[in-house]
Amino acid sequence: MAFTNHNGPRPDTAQCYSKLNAAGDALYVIGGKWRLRIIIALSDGKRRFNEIQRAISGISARVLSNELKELEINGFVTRKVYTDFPVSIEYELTPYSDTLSPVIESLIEWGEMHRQRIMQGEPATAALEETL
Amino acid sequence: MAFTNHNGPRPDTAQCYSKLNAAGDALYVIGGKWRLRIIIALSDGKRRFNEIQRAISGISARVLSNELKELEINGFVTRKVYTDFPVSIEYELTPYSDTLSPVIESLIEWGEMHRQRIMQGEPATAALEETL
DNA sequence: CGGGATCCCATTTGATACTG
DNA sequence: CAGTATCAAATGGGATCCCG
Repeated sequence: MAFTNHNGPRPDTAQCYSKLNAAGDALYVIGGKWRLRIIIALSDGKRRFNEIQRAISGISARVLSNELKELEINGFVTRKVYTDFPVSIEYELTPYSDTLSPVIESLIEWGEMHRQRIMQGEPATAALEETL
Repeated sequence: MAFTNHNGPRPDTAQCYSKLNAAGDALYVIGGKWRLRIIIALSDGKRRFNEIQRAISGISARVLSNELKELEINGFVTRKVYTDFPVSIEYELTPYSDTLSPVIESLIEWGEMHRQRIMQGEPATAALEETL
């Protein structure tokens, strides 16, 4: 009964807090510049370290290495070592990563829309300079 | 005709790249720890600076100030000064922010699901310690 | 209340070189 | 190829003080 609306800030405040927490939890594990992009890069199948690095422009080997470890710890990615000759190592998404599909798809869709908007000169954003 | 699949890495590589770029564009403007959370905090109406700060646990005044400016520049938020006495300042989402709904909702939903999973002890994640 | 300015530390990152 | 080691540089972010 913590939140009765006797006249406090707003009745929906509690709901908003729970949303903020949920978003915080999500961002904790998949936030940051690279995480989602790595998952996207792996989304059409196994890939090797250098393949991933080439796919994601701007990421360094060190950062990629660290992020892959984190993603593995959190159950999004598995690392497999194939001992056939020559030895190769491949990263692959786990089924748990699939639960991110709605997030990733909506993000990509929004990104495409946003790019269109920027290219039509809507706001004064120097944003996409580098990408263009 | 850049990508004919004469035998390259994979035929869907080009598509994957465009997804990665779209995601990159999106993350460029709404990435980071705070952006989306601020938008969520404003999603049920105008709010004042200190209200927002209280809603988002862990954010400092300086960071909030900077993020709000960025969000304003990029067209997600408007800052309104009410000159009635006493003067008050309120932040409000623009209609453009509404286009983020699918992203935000899927993120929140995933976050809730993820939390459940963590609390059942699935992976060895020390992740949510602080939130709990 | 709504911030801006400053200081200062900690973490992140980039670049480069190196290794099994 | 798949990373690791190391150092320098950039960035982030807290603390504090201040102002209108």
